[in-house]
Amino acid sequence: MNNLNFFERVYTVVRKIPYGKVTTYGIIATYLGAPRSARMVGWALNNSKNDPTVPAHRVVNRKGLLTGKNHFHGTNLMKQLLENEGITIQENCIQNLDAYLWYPEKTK
DNA sequence: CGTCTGACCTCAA
DNA sequence: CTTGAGGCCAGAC
Repeated sequence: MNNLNFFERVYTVVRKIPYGKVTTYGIIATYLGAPRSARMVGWALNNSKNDPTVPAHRVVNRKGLLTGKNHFHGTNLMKQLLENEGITIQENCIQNLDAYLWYPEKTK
């Protein structure tokens, strides 16, 4: 199960995010077994630029704030994508995040 | 080689 | 409840 690197594990989880759903770094980090290493998840997504298959726009921080928006394209594309999926966003903040929150499947 | 920063989170006072 | 500090890994200077 831990044959894959932390980065690959993050990619796998993020790729499994269904349409119209979002997740947070803490959830992913905790799921991977590193609740305090949420930072590394951000680094992984930073590397995810090499992997367009990873919907990083569906990954936000604990507050639902589009922290990575600045790193995406430098524009409101991230917000547009999320809104396109039916997610309500205001001032780069996901509204009703609890309703859109998605947790990874525990494939043991 | 040493230091700081970085898509953050969680615990403690 | 609010504010502060710690922690994790890796890359850049």
